Amino acid sequence: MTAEAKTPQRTKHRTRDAEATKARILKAALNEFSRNGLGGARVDVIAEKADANKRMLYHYFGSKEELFQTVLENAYIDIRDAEQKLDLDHLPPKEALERLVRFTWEYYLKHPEFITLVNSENLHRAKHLKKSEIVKIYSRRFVSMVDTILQRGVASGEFRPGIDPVQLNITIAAIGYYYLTNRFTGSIIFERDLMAKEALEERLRFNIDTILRLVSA
Amino acid sequence: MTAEAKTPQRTKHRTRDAEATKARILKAALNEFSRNGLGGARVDVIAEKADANKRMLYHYFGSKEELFQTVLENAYIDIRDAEQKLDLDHLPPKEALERLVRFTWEYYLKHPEFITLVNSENLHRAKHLKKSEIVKIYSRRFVSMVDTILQRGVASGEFRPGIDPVQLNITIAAIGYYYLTNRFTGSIIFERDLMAKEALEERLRFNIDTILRLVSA
Amino acid sequence: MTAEAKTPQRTKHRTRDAEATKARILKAALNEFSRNGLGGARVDVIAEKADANKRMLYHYFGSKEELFQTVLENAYIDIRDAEQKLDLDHLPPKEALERLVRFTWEYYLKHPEFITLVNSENLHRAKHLKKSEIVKIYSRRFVSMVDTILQRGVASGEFRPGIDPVQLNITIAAIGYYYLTNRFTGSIIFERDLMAKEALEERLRFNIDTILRLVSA
Amino acid sequence: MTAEAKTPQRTKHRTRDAEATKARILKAALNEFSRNGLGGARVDVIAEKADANKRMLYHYFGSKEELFQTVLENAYIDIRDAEQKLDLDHLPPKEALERLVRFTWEYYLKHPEFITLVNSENLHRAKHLKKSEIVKIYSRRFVSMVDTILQRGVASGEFRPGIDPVQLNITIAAIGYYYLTNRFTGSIIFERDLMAKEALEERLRFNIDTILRLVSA
DNA sequence: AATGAATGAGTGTTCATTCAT
DNA sequence: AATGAATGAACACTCATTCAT
Repeated sequence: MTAEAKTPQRTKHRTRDAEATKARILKAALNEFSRNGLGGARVDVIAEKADANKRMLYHYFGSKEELFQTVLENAYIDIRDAEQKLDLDHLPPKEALERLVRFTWEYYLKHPEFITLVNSENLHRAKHLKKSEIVKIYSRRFVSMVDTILQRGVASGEFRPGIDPVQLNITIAAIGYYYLTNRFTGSIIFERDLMAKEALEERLRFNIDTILRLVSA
Repeated sequence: MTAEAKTPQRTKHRTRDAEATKARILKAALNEFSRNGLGGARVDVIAEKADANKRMLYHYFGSKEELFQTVLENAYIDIRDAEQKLDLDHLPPKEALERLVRFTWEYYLKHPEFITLVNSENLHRAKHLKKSEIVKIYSRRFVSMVDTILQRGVASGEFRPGIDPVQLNITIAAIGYYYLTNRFTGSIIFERDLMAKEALEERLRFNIDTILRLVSA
Repeated sequence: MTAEAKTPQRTKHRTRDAEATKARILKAALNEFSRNGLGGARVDVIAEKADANKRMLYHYFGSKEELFQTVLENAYIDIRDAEQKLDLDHLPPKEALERLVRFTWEYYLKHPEFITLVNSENLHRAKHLKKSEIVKIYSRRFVSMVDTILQRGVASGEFRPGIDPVQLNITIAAIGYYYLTNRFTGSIIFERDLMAKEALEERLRFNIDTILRLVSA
Repeated sequence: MTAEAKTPQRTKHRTRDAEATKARILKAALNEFSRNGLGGARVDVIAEKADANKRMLYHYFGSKEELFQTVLENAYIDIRDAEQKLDLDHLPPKEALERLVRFTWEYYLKHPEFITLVNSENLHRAKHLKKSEIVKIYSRRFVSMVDTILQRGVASGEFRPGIDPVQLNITIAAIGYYYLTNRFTGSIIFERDLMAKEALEERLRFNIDTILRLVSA
């Protein structure tokens, strides 16, 4: 971050603005993509929200799709980073698992953009994620993290053996993700406000219970 | 303007074509909407796939959105109808529940359109489903079906009491739906082909196990 | 009107229905054309308003434009017929002229369709009227009617000589027609409700005065 | 976003093209709208005539209707501006009035678009003019101009008192406007070429005569 | 005589992207 | 680095008219 030592003052200013512009564009794009999906998002709207010129968007990101890919990558990196910070290895297995379920639920709740982004990407058969090497690396770390918890639980006798960490991972995500991504149709089908404060708390309890029953010896 | 005037069995000739055209349009629309979502679907493509004139589409369905609503409604009616036909009330509770989990999974597998349709509808905050009275009626029947199974299970001592049938319903759907809707990103993240025959069978076993552990006394 | 003497009973029925259908179509077309002009009128709307099948419209009138021509012809015949019925030849010249001004004004007021139809026809450079022989015949009678009044007025010493009956005709029409056809923009420009009862009465008085001052010796 | 930012005389380069494009679109739109009315006008044709991209039309004017409104507003401003430039206050009342009648006639002759535009707007019940504040301001100035002439004429004893300037205004417009807007049907009805040079001159003389007789003491 | 299903050419409008400065 | 004008292909939707019965 000692840019001034390397570059003349004029350049420094330009660089700082450039980074800020990129950041504003990314933020606006995340918002627009998550609201309307890749297809429904409008480049003009992103540029306007970012208070940037449309041309800049193309200058920095190449195209709408490449911008989407960057936004998607960042979203995956964000959640994986947050998961790593949970520091589950220092907790007893049961607590670690409960904490992960809770974290997953709360992350989805705080970041509904993540869910819409992933849905959009699956509508497009993951063509953008396929190109992202970094996401794969982060993902491996995540799976091994859950695997470690499982192994510790089996060793302590709390968890039953033979549980596939991938299946468990998927199920932990599923029971939160599905509830939230389908909150609109769900609220109609089940004739209750799935997003009411108490409903959310009840769901979290139900999910923790589901996972613990699933793994317990 | 009555329904019988539109589909009388006698006056085959005049109406047969109309009904056939409507059916072709609906089929093509289901295909196109599920492939590309509401926003990404193209009216021209639907008409072409249906081997019908675009004008007919508007004649019968009013607009792209109304067509989507009809398609969506039909999709919900189809799954609810199929569920009713399972005749779970004559099975022992455990078997009934297992059968429901299996059915849900297999229905999603056979009807990936249903999943994409629901995702699309949630992206639009369920604005179309809100207008559909019939779907609400069908949904109530479905929830009470699961509730009956739970009650029978509690009575027989196999299931523990106090399980919310809505939460259970959501979880049964979630663990299948999430796996399949995110099969593209999932296959990358977890570096395995989630759609391989064996993977699918394994997931079904895992899901049945999850649900039975969740409800068992 | 002794159709039954000429045609067998079965035919009579058909004829009566046919005439009724034609009449309903013409009425509906007059309404729709005068509301929206030739270009803005919708064939579907005409058929619906007439409670007739669209095909009938084409069967009887050939095309939208030919239908418009018929409607227009009828409109001209109607006003010319009404003018002839005024029987102005038996009134003193001044009274005859006043009565004509009054009649013209009131006819336009009662038949706003006539005005819109004529405007529409002029937008199309009178291409439909050109084809109508009958309108020309009726028009001649009308001009000579006004000419007779003028001549009688000159003979009696009330009117000054040398007034062109065509110019007078045009002016009589103009001062009523313009006021009414431009009633919407006029009400804005002059910031008063030109269609209020009193405004209409005032305008009629003003117009009669204008014409009498114009011709008086 | 300020007006001076859009048309600065210095920064010619960037804005000149934009302003020129806007001007070309407006000119083409005036032409197309006056030829075919609002409904009959084609956006494609306007863009083509303007040698501009259709997208620009929407960029600058929002929609076909908003473009129409701008064209209409400009037309009203143009005629009101021209009227103000007549400088009638420095002429004797009679001459001022004659000059106004002559001007009105000649303006309509030179600007047949104005007439068609106004007709189109009245077909749409003045919905666009209603929104235009500027036109109302200009109109007030116009009415008071005629009022001043009348008052001066009454004061000099040339004109009779009690003439409503609005009625006079309407009549001055009417006797020219009607003749010209209905020149196509009129030429058929009266079986004479209303647009022949001599016919036009005769009509102007007739109109001046009509107005002077109307106001003279 | 009457019907309603069907059509192709168009209608206003919007889009992601590029050009000139 | 940044801008705003410009584009062409596509978009949902509509029209007057004809076909099959």
